[in-house]
Amino acid sequence: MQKYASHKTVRYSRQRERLLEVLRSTTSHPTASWLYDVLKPEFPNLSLGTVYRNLAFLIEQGLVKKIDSGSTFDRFEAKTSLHYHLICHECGTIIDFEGRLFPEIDLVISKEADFTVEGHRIDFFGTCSTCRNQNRNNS
Amino acid sequence: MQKYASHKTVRYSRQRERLLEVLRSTTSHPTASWLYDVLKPEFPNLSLGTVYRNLAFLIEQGLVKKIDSGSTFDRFEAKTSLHYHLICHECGTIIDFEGRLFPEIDLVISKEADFTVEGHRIDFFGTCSTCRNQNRNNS
DNA sequence: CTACTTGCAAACTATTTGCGTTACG
DNA sequence: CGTAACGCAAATAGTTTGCAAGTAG
Repeated sequence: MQKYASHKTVRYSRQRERLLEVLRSTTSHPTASWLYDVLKPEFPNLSLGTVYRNLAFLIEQGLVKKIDSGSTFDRFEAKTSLHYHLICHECGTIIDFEGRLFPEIDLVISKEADFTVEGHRIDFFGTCSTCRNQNRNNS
Repeated sequence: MQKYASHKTVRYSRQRERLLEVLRSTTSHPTASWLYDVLKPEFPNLSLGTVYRNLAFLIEQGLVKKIDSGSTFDRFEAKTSLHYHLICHECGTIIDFEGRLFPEIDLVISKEADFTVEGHRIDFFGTCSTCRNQNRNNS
């Protein structure tokens, strides 16, 4: 959507730096409010607005990705390497799956459809092992 | 999430029937408000609440799927056959791509990860041909 | 000093829900 | 008739935004 790069100079802020650090140090695909809760003790005046603004900024920089988990709220991740998501529809957990199933998938689509593919996402829906075992015990 | 089937008797309604018909007769992956606008002339008292309630109902019946297009609003489709989505990040259009690239993909994941896969979605992001041509003409 | 970033609170918007009414079976 | 589904309007909730104050460079 954004066609022309803005000429704003990027300025350092401790909030933004820590946000990215926290996001990079977890595999839990956090929500905005989880990040807020985690950083709040460190920045007593932190506001959710700042969290959202920095997430938007980091997404624009390509350092963070927004994940749609099917819920009403967004999740975020700082992992840049290619991977897929296993989304448990019982507990909402998202598990990363490393591995490139079909390396040339973007090229195949670009060629077959009249569409310039720049990226893709593959999400699997189902039941994680924890929930599966719980179901077994409850029946 | 819903563990036990409810014993409610499903009752016919013209609004619901027409909603599904409209959804089936288009390839445009409509939003709730688009469906509302289309049906409003036919049902002058139609409310968005009814549209949303029926969409939720039809989703539960497995007749309709909710699509996350990366926007702030949801899109819906009544197509049940397996297909992928090509999502243009310039105009927001969603194009269906028929074709099963990797038939056993669910099984592969189920086996490699400790996760019971029940389905998946594959979305490609990029630029549709219309936007690509427009960009060419504007530069 | 300049202007980017923050904190706060109000605004926004897609979606959901409570409740009284309509109408299917 | 009983109750599912509707219409209306208010509520919800995640996210965005305007503005004054703080702060990096």
